[in-house]
Amino acid sequence: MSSLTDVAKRAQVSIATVSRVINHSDKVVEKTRVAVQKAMDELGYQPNRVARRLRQKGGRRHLLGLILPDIQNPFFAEIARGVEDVAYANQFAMILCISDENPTKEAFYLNVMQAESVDGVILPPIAERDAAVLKLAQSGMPIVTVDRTLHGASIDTVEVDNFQGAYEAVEHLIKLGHKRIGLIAGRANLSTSRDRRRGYEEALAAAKLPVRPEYIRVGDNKQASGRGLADELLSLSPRPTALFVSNNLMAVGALEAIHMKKLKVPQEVALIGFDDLPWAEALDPPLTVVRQPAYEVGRAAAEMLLKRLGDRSLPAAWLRLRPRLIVRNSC
Amino acid sequence: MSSLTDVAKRAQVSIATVSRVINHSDKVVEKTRVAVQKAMDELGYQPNRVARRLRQKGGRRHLLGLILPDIQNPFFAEIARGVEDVAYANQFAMILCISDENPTKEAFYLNVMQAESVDGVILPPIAERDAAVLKLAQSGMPIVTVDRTLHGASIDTVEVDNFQGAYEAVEHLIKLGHKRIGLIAGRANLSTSRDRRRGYEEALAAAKLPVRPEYIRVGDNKQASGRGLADELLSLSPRPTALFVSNNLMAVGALEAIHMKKLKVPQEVALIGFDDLPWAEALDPPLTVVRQPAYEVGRAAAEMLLKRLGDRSLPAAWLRLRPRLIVRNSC
DNA sequence: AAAGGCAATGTAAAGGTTTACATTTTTGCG
DNA sequence: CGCAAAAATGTAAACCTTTACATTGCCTTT
Repeated sequence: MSSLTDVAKRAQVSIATVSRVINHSDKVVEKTRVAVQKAMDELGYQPNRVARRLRQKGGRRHLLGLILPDIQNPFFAEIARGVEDVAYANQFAMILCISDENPTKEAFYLNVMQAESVDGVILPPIAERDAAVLKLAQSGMPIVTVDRTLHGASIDTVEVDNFQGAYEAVEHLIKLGHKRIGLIAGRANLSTSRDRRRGYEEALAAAKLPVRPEYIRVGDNKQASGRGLADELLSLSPRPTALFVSNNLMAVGALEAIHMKKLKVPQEVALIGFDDLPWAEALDPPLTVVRQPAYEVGRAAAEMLLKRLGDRSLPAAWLRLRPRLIVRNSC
Repeated sequence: MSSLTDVAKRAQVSIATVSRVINHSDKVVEKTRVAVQKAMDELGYQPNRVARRLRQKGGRRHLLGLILPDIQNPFFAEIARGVEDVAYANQFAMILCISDENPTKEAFYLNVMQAESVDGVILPPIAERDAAVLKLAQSGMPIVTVDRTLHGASIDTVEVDNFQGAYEAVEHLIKLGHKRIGLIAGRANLSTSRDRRRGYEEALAAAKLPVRPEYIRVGDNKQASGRGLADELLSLSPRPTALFVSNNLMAVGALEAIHMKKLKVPQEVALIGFDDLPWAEALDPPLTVVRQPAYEVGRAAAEMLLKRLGDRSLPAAWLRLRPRLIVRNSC
């Protein structure tokens, strides 16, 4: 790897001039610019991003961090895709870490972000009160929370109207005549879980239907827990005639449980999941879902972060995107 | 952010001593070690990974790069998971980039890897002859190719026995009595596509069945192309009675096409896909697949990389894992 | 008690940039 | 042509580590 010094020698200029050429500073006359460019090309020079980042003040280090709870969840993968597209378009590289919904791991990676001097971090916080994230934010690191919101600080946020999505889904079930609607809710300390649950409850209330605690189970957003909890709910009598499942993986799990019990969907039990899946059409039956615009969430978050890097003094932005009910054949 | 200097001042020692404490060098007496540790705790000191990486020679920078063609493909997501687990266990951070099967993007990210001074890179090369990857390898960067193999250099590799997997799948179809078996193959310049195709052809040949070019279509590994090509194949007459699809997303696409044509699976057309899916059970019908041990691939690759960082002079390692046919209801 | 040896600690350079400030070159104008 | 101002370029410090080498201080040995 050749360095600034090598280029400078070859072009017979000082390293400052080379640096200026690289950074498209205007203060360099055409002739030298060309000479330096030539030297760089001949040497195949690539600026060392590490050295650059060490020196450079925040905002222009061209590196952002993304911490996701689970890369195998298509919802988060889609967010990653959105972030990446914006990052790439702006010549940013992205450090992606997987927190596994594990506070220790999240804390470790937040430290890495700081120690790596990333320009900013995008993440869905692992809990509504997430001290580690708050601490990092306090230290001045630009942070954008996505999907889930954070309590206790005003931070740039992109979220989806979870209440609305859940409300519409349950309302749809009610319109179809369902009166006993089960809920498989997500992890309790997440804003999304709370909002979706509220949507469920209020939709029932609006239709003057009772909210029965025995029809509500709380899962951990994993497929296995969806399977187990759906199995429990469907073993009750009277059995719920419909299930609203608060996340995509648990919805797939619920579907598996339904198949194992050999129940007919939607005749014997209807099902609506939260989050779309690229293969929702190919499921048995094609799954009705509340589709979150995950790609847009990622895009918007990345754009929000870039905007903040441009001007730290901006007030905290808050974007709430609308989900959409996609009716297929599971209800 | 406090620095070495701050800690040194507070502990009344030199920065060298602090550095030695951090790096667990033995040359520091217990009393000072404790004092330094105290100062670090009080200041909440975190070593600056950037500065450290700038100074440190290769192999101990605790950063590795992973470049994946498509993070939304569950197969690659699972690989990422395997890599991440090993990385985390060894206190490595991981830069994940998405090449989108796009050579320009891949080249860009390979440059980033070099410019970021990562210790090594794990990736499935975008093509069998991938000049950009070869160049980086030549420059001395430790590289482990996964899934797909690379032509023209001896590089650490973890792959799956694609030939074997495809052979078994097609053999299985033949045993079930199928004589007209269609193939939806993957992108032509990938080793995986070639090997799987060869498995298909040889399994047919072994059963003395003809390899008919009109039953073979080449896709781009995306869902849409699987759908389109399956549609084409199923419009032929005589129509193939079984399809072997060379990747997971295309298999889902094929399933969609089959549903659209209202064909019964497996009675009217049987289907086997390559790569398992976490929700394969919930598909209509549950999909028979050749399961690749993707998580293991990731793990093994990361371990291989770490081993190489420990000793650069090791001969190139080559690991070939076995896939497994998982029979469900689609054939 | 002096000298030698060894362990602990300190000093300073190096790694590749960016950038404030200093210096040189060019330009414009009388 | 000469001078001032502006533009271009250069010098050196700073960013935060690690580490080779130098120094200090203590213990052992004779």
